[in-house]
Amino acid sequence: MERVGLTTRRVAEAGAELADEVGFDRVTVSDLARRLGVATPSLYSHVAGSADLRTQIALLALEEMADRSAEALAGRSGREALAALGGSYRGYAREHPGRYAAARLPMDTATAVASAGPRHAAMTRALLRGYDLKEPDATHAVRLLGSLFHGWSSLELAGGFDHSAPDAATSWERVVDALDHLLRTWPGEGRS
Amino acid sequence: MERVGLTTRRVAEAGAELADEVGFDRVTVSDLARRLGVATPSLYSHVAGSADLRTQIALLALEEMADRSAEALAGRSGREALAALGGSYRGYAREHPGRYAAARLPMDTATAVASAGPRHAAMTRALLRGYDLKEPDATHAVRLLGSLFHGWSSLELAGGFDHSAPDAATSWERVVDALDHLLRTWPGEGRS
DNA sequence: GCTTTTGCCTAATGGTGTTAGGCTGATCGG
DNA sequence: CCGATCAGCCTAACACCATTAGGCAAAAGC
Repeated sequence: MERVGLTTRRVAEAGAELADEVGFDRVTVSDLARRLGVATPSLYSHVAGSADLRTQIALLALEEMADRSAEALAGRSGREALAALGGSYRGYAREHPGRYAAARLPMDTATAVASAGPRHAAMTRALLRGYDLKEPDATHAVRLLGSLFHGWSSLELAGGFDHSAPDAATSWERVVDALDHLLRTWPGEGRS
Repeated sequence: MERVGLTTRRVAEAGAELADEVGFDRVTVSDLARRLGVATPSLYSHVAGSADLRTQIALLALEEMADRSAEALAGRSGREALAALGGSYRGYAREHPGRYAAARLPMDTATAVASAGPRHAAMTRALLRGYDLKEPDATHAVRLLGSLFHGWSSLELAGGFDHSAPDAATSWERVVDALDHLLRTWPGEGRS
């Protein structure tokens, strides 16, 4: 038979496209094989199965997001960096909903540390160097920003902001203002 | 045959338990039927299918979470209310991971407005009455809190905070402090 | 008591995930 | 250049899940 020249990477990329089109949770080995013009079992030479396929898509998405964030952050600091990092997540989620969902897939620790995940944490930490936070407050802030960026993209993607004014973009700008303000006036141990 | 006396509600409850045990995305009509001691097609008298089953579980979870939040909020305001509301999400996610995941299921607009979803938004808005926010800042703050609570629970559930100090509970307290501080000093239009 | 409804059943179909094993085009040592 | 090995693809086969159609008998209403 005609060899199509598949590889794990190519399969993951096709899977990512499929995820964006039909939703990550509807990605199916059969459907993917169909799109690649190949019989279903043929994919098993490249991915270990359905679970592995999803993981591969997730790893791809994490890489892409990290690259995108790094580019957005270049040369910026303070509020600009905050807007850039958050915006890169928002944009990625909007443009690639399936991949974005994939990036949230829980994976085992070994895979997670070898993924682009740590790069994301590192970038958030780097961003915080523009503010005056000592440990452990910096860690708290990393977690706060991570949660907020993820939660926001997730809710916006689900259409949670669609049916009330003001629009999501306007709110987003003001939220970035609020975060910038918060990081510059981070409260100490005693209630201020 | 012995009638088991199923109803849509009971099926949803059993589905919720199953979700907590095996994960929401692994809930299957067959498995649920097996647990209920009934043939698979029998469930189709009570739920319209796999998708509907998931929606029913989601609706149940949203109700439970709203009830829990309402109870936690009773008689509290300010930082206490903030900790109570966020804590109720955190606690629910920890105790009922499958149900929590279900609650994030996207649903069509009609179903969403008839769900307990609006109650959640109303409670967050009520909480903000303890702070001095005018529209549209109150809406921005509702969205910020919603995103943060959801994002935090989601990341904590996925184990995102497990492999670094300090522990999640400590960070959480400080994040509540930060949010309380932010809401009390919410920045105006001009950069402060 | 008889009818109607309804809760459950079995049978059957089609789709998905996965394993086993075979064929053939590509690749590489001589 | 040629044979051996390997890799990429295939078909066959099985188990499991979702869903529809149609039947039977317990429960509920007149």
